Amino acid sequence: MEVKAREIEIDKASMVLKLLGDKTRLSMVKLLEKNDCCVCEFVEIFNVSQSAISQHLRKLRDLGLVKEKRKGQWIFYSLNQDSELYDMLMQVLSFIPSQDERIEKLVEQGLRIRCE
Amino acid sequence: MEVKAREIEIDKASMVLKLLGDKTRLSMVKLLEKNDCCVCEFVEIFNVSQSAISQHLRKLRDLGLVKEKRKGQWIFYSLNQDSELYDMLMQVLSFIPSQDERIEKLVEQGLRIRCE
DNA sequence: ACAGCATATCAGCATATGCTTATATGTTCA
DNA sequence: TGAACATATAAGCATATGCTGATATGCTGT
Repeated sequence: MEVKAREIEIDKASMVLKLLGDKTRLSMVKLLEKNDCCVCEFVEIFNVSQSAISQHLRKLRDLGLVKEKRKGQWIFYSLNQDSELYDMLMQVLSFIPSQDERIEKLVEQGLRIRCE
Repeated sequence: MEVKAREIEIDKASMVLKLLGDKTRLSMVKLLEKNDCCVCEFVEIFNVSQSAISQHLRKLRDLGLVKEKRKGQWIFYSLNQDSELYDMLMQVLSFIPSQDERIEKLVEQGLRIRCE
C-alpha cells in the first residue's frame, strides 16, 4: 500500500480540505503563512469569540497543520513545516489572496495588536 | 479590488475546498481527472444511492467544477476546464492518489460498468 | 403512446459543524 | 498568594450537511 512521496491518503486529504473549507480557518492559515500569530490576534481580526478561535486552532493542530509555542502568557501558532500536509497546504494557499489587509485594518482603527 | 490571475476570492476558494472536503466528492473529481463518467458509474463505484450521487454532482456543477453533457439516455460528467477554479482543482488533485482501482475492482467483480 | 431505464428533485431524518456563554487551566507580576 | 490576563474546554443551541426513499422528469425503442 505504498504512496508516492507527494501523495496523501484520500481520507487525510479530505480532512484537510474540509478544514480549509471554512472561511475563518482558511484566512487564519493564510495569515500564518507570513506571520506567526497568537490567539488574541485572531480574536481581534475575526469577529468571533475567543472560544471559537481556540476551537478552530485545535482542529488545525489536531491534524498537524499548525503547531503552537508558548511565549510567556501567550501562545503563538505557526504553520507546521514538518507536516506531510505542508506542501499541499502551501499549494492551496498560493491561490488565496493575501489577508494582510485584515491586520492593517486593525492597525488603522487603532485596535493595534498586542502580544509582543 | 483587483485579483491576480491565479488567485481566487477567498469566499469562492473556501466553497471549493469545502466541496472537496467530502471523501466521496473528492474521489469523484479524481476519477473525472482521467475519465468522463456518467451518473450510473458513480452509483456503482460508491456504495450510495443514485440520489446521493446526483446531489453531489449538482453541488460540483453549481460551483462550476464539473460540466455535463447528455449522450442519449446518459449524462456524462467531466471536469470544467474553463472554470477559473480549474488550476486550483488540478493542483489539489495532484496530491490525491489515483482512484482507478475502484473502477478496476468493479470490473473484476463482474459488475462491469455500462453506459457505452 | 407506453414501458423501461437514467437522472433530478423533494421531503424528512440523523449527524456534524460552528457559534456562544460559562467555567477551568495556566502564566505573570505585584 | 491573589488579581489580571491568555487560552482551553464544556455544554447547549441553531444551522448545515449527507443520506435515504419516494416521486418527477427526460430519453429510447417498440
